[in-house]
Amino acid sequence: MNKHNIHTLASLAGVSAATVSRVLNGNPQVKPHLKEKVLHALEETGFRPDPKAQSLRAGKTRTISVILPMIDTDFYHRLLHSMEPVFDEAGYDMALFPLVGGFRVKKYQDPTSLPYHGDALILASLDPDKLYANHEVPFRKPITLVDTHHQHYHSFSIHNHQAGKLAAQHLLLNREPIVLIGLRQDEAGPFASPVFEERMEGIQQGLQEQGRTLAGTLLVDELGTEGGRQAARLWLEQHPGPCQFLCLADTLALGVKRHLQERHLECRVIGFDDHPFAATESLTSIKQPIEQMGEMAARHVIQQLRGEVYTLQSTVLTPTLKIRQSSRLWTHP
Amino acid sequence: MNKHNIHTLASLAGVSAATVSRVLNGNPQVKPHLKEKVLHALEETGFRPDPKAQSLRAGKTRTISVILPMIDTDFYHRLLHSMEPVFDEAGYDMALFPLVGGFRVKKYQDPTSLPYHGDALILASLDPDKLYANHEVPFRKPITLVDTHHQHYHSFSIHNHQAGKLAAQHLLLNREPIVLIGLRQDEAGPFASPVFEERMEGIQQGLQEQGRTLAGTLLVDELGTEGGRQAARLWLEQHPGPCQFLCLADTLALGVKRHLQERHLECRVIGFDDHPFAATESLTSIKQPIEQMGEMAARHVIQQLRGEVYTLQSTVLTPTLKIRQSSRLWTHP
DNA sequence: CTGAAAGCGCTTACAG
DNA sequence: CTGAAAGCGCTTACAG
Repeated sequence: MNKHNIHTLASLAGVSAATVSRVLNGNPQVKPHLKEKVLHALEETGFRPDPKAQSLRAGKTRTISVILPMIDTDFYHRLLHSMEPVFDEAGYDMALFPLVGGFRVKKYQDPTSLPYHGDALILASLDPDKLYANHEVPFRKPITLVDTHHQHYHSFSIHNHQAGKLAAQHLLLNREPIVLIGLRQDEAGPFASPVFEERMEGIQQGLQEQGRTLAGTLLVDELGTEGGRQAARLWLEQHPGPCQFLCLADTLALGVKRHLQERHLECRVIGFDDHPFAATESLTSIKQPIEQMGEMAARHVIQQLRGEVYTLQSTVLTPTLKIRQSSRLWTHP
Repeated sequence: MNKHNIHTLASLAGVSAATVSRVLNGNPQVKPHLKEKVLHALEETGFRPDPKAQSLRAGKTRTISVILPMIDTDFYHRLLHSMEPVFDEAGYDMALFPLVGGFRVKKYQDPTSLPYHGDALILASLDPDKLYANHEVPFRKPITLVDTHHQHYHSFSIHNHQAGKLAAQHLLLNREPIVLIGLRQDEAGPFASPVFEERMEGIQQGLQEQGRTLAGTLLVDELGTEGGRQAARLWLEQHPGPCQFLCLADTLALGVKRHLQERHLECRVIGFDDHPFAATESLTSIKQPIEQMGEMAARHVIQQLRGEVYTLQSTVLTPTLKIRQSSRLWTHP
């Protein structure tokens, strides 16, 4: 590429750097003949001003960075889609930094890296303490957590403990044994989200209050349909007879349902997230106010940017239970 | 937040800005007692250096920006996942700028905006001529197109024309009328990807070469299963009897298949993309070398950053046909 | 080992 | 209307 800056270009055009800058920024009071010269030099060289210098000067980038674990799940689509219009309306852009495969973790320790060029930072589902070795986000602009919480940061999250409890309480209405299908997680890893752990705690508490316990727990490595299917098969091979599968994600629940359908078995199933397919597949699920959470968080960030936030704010939203056919005993089509 | 810079902090600590900078960057030859003072002031004020200034000075950000239409489809997941390891290995981060809903288009005209802070830019599926009013990307660093092409830019794309032709030729083996299900697109809009148009052209050419024509064309507004289902219903209500549905996306094809299953009808269906569900649903589909495309593009960007690219390069990859049950006439389970 | 100064590439008062 | 200069917030030779 070219190695010009605004000064070399200015001398090339026979004007001052200030004039080049004015032309670049569409300042209307540049005399036509000078403007002409600048435009010509611009054309000639293909010169482009350095955006880093421009926004250093301006003191802002009109962009909000979002660091999130991944982008290929329904949860994050819904979250991002709910934040986007708020940012847009306020004149901000959104930059996404997914931690695909955990590669990035070390890079985001570097305060120079692009996420921190934004005017504000959103950390979704990530625990700052685990993400940052030194226990501090290397960023001096507004920081907001979504789908996690931490005492030092603004946060918007879902009451996962209550979600778990709701699910347990629902199944406790029936006498069949309750089998949990959960996710195997690396607790120490930077990804480790407290979500599943908190749901578990809620489930345990719900059970305890009724003097019940889990008949069994199966952990899968991935939140896919296949995992649910396998887990259900494994369990039922060793423990035939009706039971209730409490799945920590709808994808798992769907896998379980598929297995039951194939084998013409009758068991109850319940999932978490109220994924779009939960409705069409008649899966009982814990519905999370994802859009509401995203929108509130986004509004809060904008308020922070406007200097309208004066106290540390931590908002917890309440999940609800969507009862559908899968937690009744179904009959086959 | 604090309104400090490195100089105010320096005087607060009783040292020079240079020393503060050295401490900030872990320079080992700062005497302990000075380092102490600086660390103390840092602690006191919570000061963080401005990353924009730091990378202005450094001249780089070690980040590659990707502007893409959306992030919630299998196509982009596969594309991004194939680029990521290449960037990571070369020490670069990836920043995602999805054009969710087209909001951003105007913002990306602004050369100051965050995408252009990256060291290189990837434009996925977008036509620079439509995206940028002035027909020029406001960026002086390396630019690479993926899943589109343009004579002025490096590009890695799939031979969509050939993909269309392959699909048509496959169906031409049978005598049943061919019905196309495509996407209604705003041709002028910034999103308008040439992909569908090119597939159409290939299909038309394939048909022409055999002296055949389409029995009908149905356009849907969204690439979802529901659209395919509706389209199939609409067509079959008015034209009962076997036909062949040529769907411009697998999601559409899946919808068609669902409708056929529900009604116990027998028609052939073929889709595009070889979506993961195509295999499990036995859908014949045009398979695109997405991962290969992503990986090649990523490698090329890295080469450009290393100054190892000397000529404009345009790579076109060839799709293949995956024949499965859906383009034979199936029998019901 | 440390500081004053120059400079990264811009923009914007300030004179003229 | 235009230019020289100061400054955005850093870092890094260069002296000392």
